[in-house]
Amino acid sequence: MIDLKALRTDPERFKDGCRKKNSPVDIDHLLRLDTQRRDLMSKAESLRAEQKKLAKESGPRIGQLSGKLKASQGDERAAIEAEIAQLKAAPASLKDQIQTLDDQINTITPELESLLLTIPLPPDDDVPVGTSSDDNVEIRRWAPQGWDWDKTFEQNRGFKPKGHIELCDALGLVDFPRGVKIAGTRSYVLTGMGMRLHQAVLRYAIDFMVDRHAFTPMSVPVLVREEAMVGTGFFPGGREQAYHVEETSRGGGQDMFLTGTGEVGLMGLHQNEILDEADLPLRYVTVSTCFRREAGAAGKDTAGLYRIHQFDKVEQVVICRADEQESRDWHQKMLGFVEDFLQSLGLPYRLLQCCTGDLGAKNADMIDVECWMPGRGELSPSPEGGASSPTAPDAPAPAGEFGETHSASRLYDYQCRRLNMRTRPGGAGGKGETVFCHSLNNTVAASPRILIPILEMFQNKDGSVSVPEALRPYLGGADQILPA
RNA sequence: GGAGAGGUGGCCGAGUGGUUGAAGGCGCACGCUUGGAAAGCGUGUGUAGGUUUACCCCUACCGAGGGUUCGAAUCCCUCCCUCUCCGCCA
Repeated sequence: MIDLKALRTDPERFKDGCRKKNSPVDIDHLLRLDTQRRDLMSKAESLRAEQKKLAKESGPRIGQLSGKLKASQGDERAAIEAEIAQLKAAPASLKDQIQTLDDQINTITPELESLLLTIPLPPDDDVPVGTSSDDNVEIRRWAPQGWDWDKTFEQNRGFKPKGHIELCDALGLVDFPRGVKIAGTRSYVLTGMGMRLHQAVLRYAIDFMVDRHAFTPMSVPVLVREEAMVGTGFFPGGREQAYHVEETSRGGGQDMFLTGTGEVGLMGLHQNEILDEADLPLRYVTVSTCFRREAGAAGKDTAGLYRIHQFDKVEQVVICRADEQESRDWHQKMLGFVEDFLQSLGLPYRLLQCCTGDLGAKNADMIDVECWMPGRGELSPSPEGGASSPTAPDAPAPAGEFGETHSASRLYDYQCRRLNMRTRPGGAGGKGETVFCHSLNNTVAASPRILIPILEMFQNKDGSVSVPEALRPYLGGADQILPA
């Protein structure tokens, strides 16, 4: 959520942000509502002040008169009753006026608040302006020794790559048909070494963050209240993307939602808390199952492990002081952790600076990491083959393509404001105004998607797959995956 | 699923109709004290909105929403949440 005061002071900044993010939110309407509301409120407030004053003045007098009333009769009694009635009448008339104003305020407020939740955080000035992921800009790329970006996989390695689906099939790592039988489209069953590899990557990722970078490991809920979804900024915008567990319709108190990322649980931890500045930055890492409806992605990446409804993800989150430079520093650090991680696995990748149109409402800046996936992309004829024939050696091979595996977001106070997560200068009991913290998040490893580049990059000519060295300790020392 | 208890400030905890925005304590800040520290003493210390150069002032907020009343933390209604016991259960 953005700061309404800041919006009032500098609406152009936010309008510009909306333009850059292609967000159609009507800021002028919001400002009109805000002006109206404040106007009504100040009227209601001064009436209320008047009412309070009258009540204080006439209250004791009413009490006095009521006492007298009992002991009186005749004309005296009538006079007292009249005075009481008069004393009561003045505040009572104010009450009606206040009620009318309150009704108007109560009509405007919910509209204003829900509108406010949809205003995007303006992107930082150094984020390139663009309309879609096509306008994202590559920052840098890395590949292990022996990998030449100018050559195809086949030229680099001397044989045509198989796609991960074929590898999974041949090595008995994933059972797609049975996954679909159980849970429908975009479902899968990890089997045998497939499951072990999946667990190995996740565990390695957690250990990497905890042991090398002093992150605190957490296990957090993945079934959460709506409040947590709104607070972390996934709702209302991403409502269609989340699975909704209807509990109210069967007698429960609240509906629940399955989270699409561990970020929700991690960021929800300190909702409505005032954190001690000395404890910052908080560094949390979790592994959690993530659920995504993939609404709107029908027909896209339908096969394989790339786009699926359920997966597991190791996520890192940092909550730091409200300082832009500190946020920026952490953003770079969190990217650095991921680069080290991928390099330790030997996976070629590139960093993409996302353009304004690709940031989403929450982010001031977002940098994606994409791993090279040799099995993705258009089929292209073998370079040597010339006119290709359907026979195996000349059959077209996939050209390879980058696939998104990580996304590092810098949100400043957008999320913490929604979550009401603050610090107070001088500690929890100290003095001074509270300020909203800053938050950042980044993937460490999302599996099974990360298995795609691992399997495809580490495949051998004989159809086996080598295990990256970093993962071997988690697989009982195994260095190869052979056909089952 | 059955029964009960409870939701008050950064935290604990009083408070059942009228200067109660809220006693008391803890914490924190400042001052005194001290060679220094602790203890002790004193003073201050909620959040949000509005107004203001600033000081001040006004309003709202005691889980949420509604109601009664001249006046509600306090009475009434609805809802939400948390806890305890029993039952069931990985």
